[in-house]
Amino acid sequence: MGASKSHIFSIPQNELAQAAKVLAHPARIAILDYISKQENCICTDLVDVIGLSQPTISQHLNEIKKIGLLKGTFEGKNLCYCINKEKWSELQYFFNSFFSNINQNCC
Amino acid sequence: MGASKSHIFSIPQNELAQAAKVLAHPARIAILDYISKQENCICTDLVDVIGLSQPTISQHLNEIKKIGLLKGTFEGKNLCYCINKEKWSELQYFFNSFFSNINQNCC
DNA sequence: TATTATCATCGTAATATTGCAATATTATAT
DNA sequence: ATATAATATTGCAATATTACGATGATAATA
Repeated sequence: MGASKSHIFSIPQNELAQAAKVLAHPARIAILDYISKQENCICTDLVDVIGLSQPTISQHLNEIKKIGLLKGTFEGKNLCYCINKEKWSELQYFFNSFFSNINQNCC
Repeated sequence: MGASKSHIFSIPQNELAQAAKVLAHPARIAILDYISKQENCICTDLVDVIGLSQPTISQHLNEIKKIGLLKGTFEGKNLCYCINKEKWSELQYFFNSFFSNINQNCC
């Protein structure tokens, strides 16, 4: 085994889990913290700021890109990543909905 | 390697990442979805509802328990887990703060 | 006490993640 | 065109996660 049985869960459950997975590493939280406070961003900055190697940062950035949380120019030298605010807001809403959805009579 | 270099990140970054890790599996989302809608809960229900084996459900519950998201009686027959509302609200606030913390001038 | 039901733990296999060195690619400057 | 700087990709080792069968522990009930 080892692989998640994602097919037995609903699409919203899988989507929230997948978004959470991107946030499930402190390096990616730190990257998002940093980028969300900048006007723009280049990867070299991140290597210095975060303290992981360039390939590792690049990998983490890729995970973040995959769910559409970043937009900008993704090719060539001196990249400019920014937060994709639409996706950012969507995730904020998803997480907030998840946490709001609780039976107040429980226990 | 393979292990996260958590020591190079801040405590809040690690805490948010750890919370996100708990949410980073659709089974745990499904479990929390279910429990948060019940007055109380026993594990047998979950095995039927979720569709994973009893040991696997038990493991997932343990991950959720570890960060204090559940309270109740944890020993013996006919357990009664409930959401720990204080921790639940705390996580809701943490995630919301993270997403609110964005430079509106970016890009 | 013996049985049964319920949940936890152990052991293990399969897969995923993390991290980096080495290397490749890309864009720009000279 | 060549050199340089910035980022991506590859390959691999170490570790973590996911899942479940087998087994163990506990508590209620016959």
